[in-house]
Amino acid sequence: MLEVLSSKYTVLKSHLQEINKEQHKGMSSNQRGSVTEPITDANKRRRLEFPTAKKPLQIFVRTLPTDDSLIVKDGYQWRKYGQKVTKDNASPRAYFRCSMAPICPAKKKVQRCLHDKSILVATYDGEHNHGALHESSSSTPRGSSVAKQLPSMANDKEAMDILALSRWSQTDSRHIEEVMHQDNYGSNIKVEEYVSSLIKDPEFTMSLAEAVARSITGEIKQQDLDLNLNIPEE
DNA sequence: CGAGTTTGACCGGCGC
DNA sequence: GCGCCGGTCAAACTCG
Repeated sequence: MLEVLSSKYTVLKSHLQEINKEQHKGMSSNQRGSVTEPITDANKRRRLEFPTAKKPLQIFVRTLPTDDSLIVKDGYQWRKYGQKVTKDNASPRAYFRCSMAPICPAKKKVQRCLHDKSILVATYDGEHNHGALHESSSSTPRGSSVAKQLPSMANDKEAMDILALSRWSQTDSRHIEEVMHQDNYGSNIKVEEYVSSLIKDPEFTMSLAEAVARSITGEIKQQDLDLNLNIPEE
């Protein structure tokens, strides 16, 4: 797995360098990832007891086609408190609260992607007010205790694939849906554009590296990432 | 019996 | 004011 990861990283890195060279030659359009949302929007929420200053974090997770659960393994333990079918998406949206701390304000919504039902879109609201992530916990099904969970995502037979991990805005999530919905002809160009924009985002790079590292060892800390990962800035 | 899920009811913001 | 809609509540239920 390490070898595969390493080789893919090398390919991606070289591809990134090529793209950066081309882009440095001339254009500064499409500043993706710089979309600013009014903070007041989040603070308006009636029952929001703890203000959330940052825009929501969105994670896209690929699941097995046969897997119809709305479980996103992200290292935290979540308790489901509601489910709704929304107007814009026939798939039900599940609402989760963090259950690792008694008054943790963190919440998340999980819903299947409109265009690809094998992809789960998890939207996070609020920040955890407790430090340690639990390596193996998740939005666990009923009756499953933490001790029953597998020691790391790498061993998880549900074989979920983190597609991307970044602080995407609503605009970005719509964009990726548009990209996914393209037919094969010409879609590669759009995908490359989008990948290049993601790679240029340092938050995305760090988040992705962290997620991959955690999936392998479950033990790598942020400081280790800062020290060991040499992320190209050009 | 406790912890977690399900699901219909309820609440409040928002647009018309 | 009214209706729609997303988010939340809470009683009933399930499971270990």
